[in-house]
Amino acid sequence: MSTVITRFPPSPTGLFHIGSARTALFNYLFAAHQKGVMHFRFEDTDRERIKKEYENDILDGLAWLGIPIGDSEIVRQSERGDIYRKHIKSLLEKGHAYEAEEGKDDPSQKVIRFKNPNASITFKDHVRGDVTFDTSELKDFVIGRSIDEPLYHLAVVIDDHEMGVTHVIRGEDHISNTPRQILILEALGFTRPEYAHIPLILAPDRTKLSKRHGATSLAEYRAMGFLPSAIVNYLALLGWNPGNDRELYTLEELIREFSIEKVHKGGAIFDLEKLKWFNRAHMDRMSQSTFTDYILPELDRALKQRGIEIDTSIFEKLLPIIRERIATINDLRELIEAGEFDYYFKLPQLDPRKIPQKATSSEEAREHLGRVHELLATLEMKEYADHARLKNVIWPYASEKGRGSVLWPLRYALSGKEKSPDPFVILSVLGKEESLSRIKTAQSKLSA
RNA sequence: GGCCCCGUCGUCUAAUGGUUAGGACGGCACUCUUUCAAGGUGUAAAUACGGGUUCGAUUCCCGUCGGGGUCACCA
Repeated sequence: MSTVITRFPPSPTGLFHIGSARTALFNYLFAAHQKGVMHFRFEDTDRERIKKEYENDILDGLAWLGIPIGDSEIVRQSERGDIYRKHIKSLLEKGHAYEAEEGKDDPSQKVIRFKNPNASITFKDHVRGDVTFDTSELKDFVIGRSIDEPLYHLAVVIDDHEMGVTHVIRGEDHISNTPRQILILEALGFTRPEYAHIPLILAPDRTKLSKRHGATSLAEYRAMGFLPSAIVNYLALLGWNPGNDRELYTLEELIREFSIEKVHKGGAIFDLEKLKWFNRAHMDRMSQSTFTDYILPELDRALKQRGIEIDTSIFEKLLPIIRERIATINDLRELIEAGEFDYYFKLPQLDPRKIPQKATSSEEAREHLGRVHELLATLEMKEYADHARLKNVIWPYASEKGRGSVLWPLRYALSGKEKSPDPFVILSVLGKEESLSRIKTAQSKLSA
């Protein structure tokens, strides 16, 4: 059994599209599952539209996702003119192609047309079964702007052959390209690869995902703070399913499980909410240090913007709080920008009217704060590290007096917020001195 | 419009002749709880329609309808 060779041949005419990323992923999963390889090349025969920055964006995106493309020099169609010329000549000589009318853009050149045998082509598709086309509708299609300038279909066929590609896995939008490529390949005497056309990723309106639907490029999702592992996981499950209820996979696990026969036929709508859920799930599985690396740059940047310098001791205490409140880095940024973290670093603004819990009086609140202060003062500084310990000290009193009436003023005194994590966590982050001071401040506001 | 492909909850999907049609996201409710978040429990929600075949169809066949892709000297 020969080794499986798939390929991912993007055209650098735009940013790395999320759908393109999934095609790359499927090609990689399919090949890796069978210990084969996925080859890479740039299809850059359209000189008008290609850009170096797009090449870099695609390469960066692939590396970021963890999809390897090998170490060898990158193949570019633009650098393979000799190879194509040789084959075009042979096609011409054998009568499979001919020079036709003058080029639209370059009247000094004659375009090359393929002599269509008008055959009925049936090919086996791993996703769809047998697909049949009557190629006579294709007429004698153009395969080169000139002898020196091959067009897409010709170049693809030649490159796939030279790279030894055994399986062509690509988007469903290529399904109607397949018969004409088969025609060319048969004229050239090449063996036919196997095909698999995977369903498209759709926008909520069920049409092809495009700019007007929001983010389409991988780079945008990366900028939103999604994890590569979450994107890989989500993309793999869009249009493919292992046949059971499991949803969380690493790339390695996907390689083990992947099977092209289980790829679906219908297009799948891209759901940002579910992607967020995957991101959170992958985030939850991160080690403390990985998570730190994940959030630190953004945390630091967003906090600095508010004039806050973060120190490591506070940062470590904040980690669990952050972890349970965000699904992506975007969430973290929004939280910080909304001022939800300010009170860990600077004194909150207190509105005296908000200190007592609704339906309790200022006097009660002041009394509770006083008692809580006494209780907390009995603890050693280092005991503040353990918020369970803090809870144990206050809980009996709070339970006796009514938890809300005791805990709300405490939490508000510490945070100045109507919504926040629980007071024990905040106490723990702030430490003994700062906590007691804030409680005193709140108390004094009430006695006025 | 021609050609090609597709059609299970709102969304991603499981179940290929026999299930109370399962799971996940989202929604809702409850719970935990001082608030928020997270968590736990529960709940609503689907086989596009019409014909066949069959003792029995989500599943097989035909038609209808619906959706998508593609029809370049782009890829």
